[in-house]
Amino acid sequence: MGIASLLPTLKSISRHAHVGETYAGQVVCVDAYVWLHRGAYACSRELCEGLPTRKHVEYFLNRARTLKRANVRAIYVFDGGRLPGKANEEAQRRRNRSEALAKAKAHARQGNASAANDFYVRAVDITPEMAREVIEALAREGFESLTAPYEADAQMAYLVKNGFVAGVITEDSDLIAHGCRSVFTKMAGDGSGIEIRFEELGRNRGLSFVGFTPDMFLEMCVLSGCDYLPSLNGVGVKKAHSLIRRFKTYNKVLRHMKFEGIAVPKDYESRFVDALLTFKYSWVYCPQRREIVNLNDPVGVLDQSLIDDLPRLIAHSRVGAIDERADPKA
DNA sequence: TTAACGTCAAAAT
DNA sequence: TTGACGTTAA
Repeated sequence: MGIASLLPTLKSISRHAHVGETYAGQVVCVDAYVWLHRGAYACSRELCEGLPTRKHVEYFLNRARTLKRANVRAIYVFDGGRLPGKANEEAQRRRNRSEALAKAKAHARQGNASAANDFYVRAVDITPEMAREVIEALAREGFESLTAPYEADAQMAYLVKNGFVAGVITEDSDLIAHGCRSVFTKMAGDGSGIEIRFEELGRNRGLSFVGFTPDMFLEMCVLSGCDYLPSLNGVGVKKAHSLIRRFKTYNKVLRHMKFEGIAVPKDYESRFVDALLTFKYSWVYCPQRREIVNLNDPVGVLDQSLIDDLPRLIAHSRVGAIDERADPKA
């Protein structure tokens, strides 16, 4: 998901590259979520039926070995809580999966393996146990992994911002919204993919980001619609861009819209602030201090009363239980 | 011109 | 299920 159509917007500064050429001798972090899913496709039937398989683990290890061969040291970052979304969305997904599983089994009974497989792939669930299997397999080969207290996105953004890693390998455009120096997407099995550098933004053709600060860019992203807040009707990346270019801050954008009599839901502003806070102050693990910290330091930036509220504000924006692996005390 | 909408293909073997 | 792309509607 992430920010809708942000990647196509940045096509002119997207560079075809190879992880080796891009990161050789450096450390990067990898969004484990995608590889976990792709690996599961290779053996969705076995996973659904509870049959023994290690294909998904092997898939992940192969990717990890590709990075190693390219002389890239990687930290594999896993999501903490059970993945995003409201409880009812999660329940709906569970229902969809079990329906798909029923259909898969029906096709399998009739001997139609390929039809069955179409439904098995829709029925696979990525469980914490699968993540643990992969983490253990990685460790056995000397690969490092890290489970984020909440979301991997924020965790990876922290690692880049503080110089722990040089870049992020992911499919998620949110990392660009976070202002990551280097984001590597669409990595194939051979290590080829596309790199986007934040400092190239000023050279983008089409939408111009000349004069944009990282905050302006982030606010544009939230305005255009993100995982935490859908956009207003008729607002996409283009509209959000022209509004921020003209008014510089979301505050002034919203004031302008009110002035123009554009219909804005009553709670939009407060939800916008929550979304921004979630982007900027999510909880992450600091490998140096060995404790949970905010992605950005709120001290001196936010009012103390707001800082005191962060645990509540950020915890409710993504409801997800933190499993025991993510507990700093464990 | 831009966003919304619908269709299509890829994911891994 | 998601992202990419072409078409349509405002």
